[in-house]
Amino acid sequence: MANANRVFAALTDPTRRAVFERLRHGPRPVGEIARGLPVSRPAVSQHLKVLKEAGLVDDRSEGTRRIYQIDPKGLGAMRAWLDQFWDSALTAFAAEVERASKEEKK
Amino acid sequence: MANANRVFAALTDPTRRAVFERLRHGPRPVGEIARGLPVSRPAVSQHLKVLKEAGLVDDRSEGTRRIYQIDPKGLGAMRAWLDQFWDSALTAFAAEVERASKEEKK
DNA sequence: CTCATCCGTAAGTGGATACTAACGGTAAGT
DNA sequence: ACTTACCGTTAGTATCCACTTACGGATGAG
Repeated sequence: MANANRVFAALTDPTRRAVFERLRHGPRPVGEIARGLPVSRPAVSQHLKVLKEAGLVDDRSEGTRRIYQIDPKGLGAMRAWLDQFWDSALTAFAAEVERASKEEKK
Repeated sequence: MANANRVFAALTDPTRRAVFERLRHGPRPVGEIARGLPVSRPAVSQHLKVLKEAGLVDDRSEGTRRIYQIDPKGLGAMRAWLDQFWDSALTAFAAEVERASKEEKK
C-alpha cells in the first residue's frame, strides 16, 4: 500500500531516508547502496523491505544482484497529503494574521 | 529549527499527526485539541512540544490558556524537500522506463 | 485569600524497532 | 563440482519513545 501513514513511518528513520536518497538518481544494487553507509548490509536489506512495503521503492533481480529503484507511488501519496494540507493550513494562517492585525489597531 | 529531519520525525507518529491536523483550520487551546483524542492531555502537551521544536506549530498564552496554531515554516521545509526530490526522482524514473523499453525491443 | 481551571514537566513503564551476527539460498565463474 | 559474490531472513539485544500518573506553577473568579 502507499498510504500516507506508511510513507511517513518509512521516511522517519534517518538511515532509511539515506537509503532512499541513494536511489534518487537511478537504480542501484543493494551492495552499492550499503557501501559507505554506517550500517551493515543486512540492515540495508531490512530498510529496503520497509520502503518497498510503503510503495516507495521497487525491485527486480538481475543475475545474482537485486536492483532497487524509486517507485513514484509512495512519493505521490505523500505529495497528495501535503498538497491537501497546504491550502487549508495557509488559509487559516493568513486569516489568523489578519485577525491579529485587526486586534492590534483596536 | 525547521529542517526536514525533525519535520519527518514529528509527523511520523499517528497521534501527533492527528494533533497537528486539529490545527488545520485555525488556532486551538490545548484542552480543546485533547478532547476526543484517545490519549491524555499531558500526552498532547508533549506532542505539541515536539511539533513546536520542529517548527510546525507556534503558541501564545492567552490568560490561563495556551493557544497553538500552525507555523508555515515546518510544512515549508517538508515541501521543499519533497519538491527537490520529486524532480530528480521522476526524471530518473522516466529515464529508467525509457531504458527498459529500449531493452525490450532488442 | 481560597478555590478551580488550564497547562507544562518529571518519573517510570511497556512496547516498538533498528541493529548485528549467523545462516541459507541462488547465480556466475573456473 | 567447487568457490566466490550477492542477497534475504532469523534470532537476539539494546535503545528509543509514546503514554500515564503525579505534581507544581500561573491565571481568573468568588
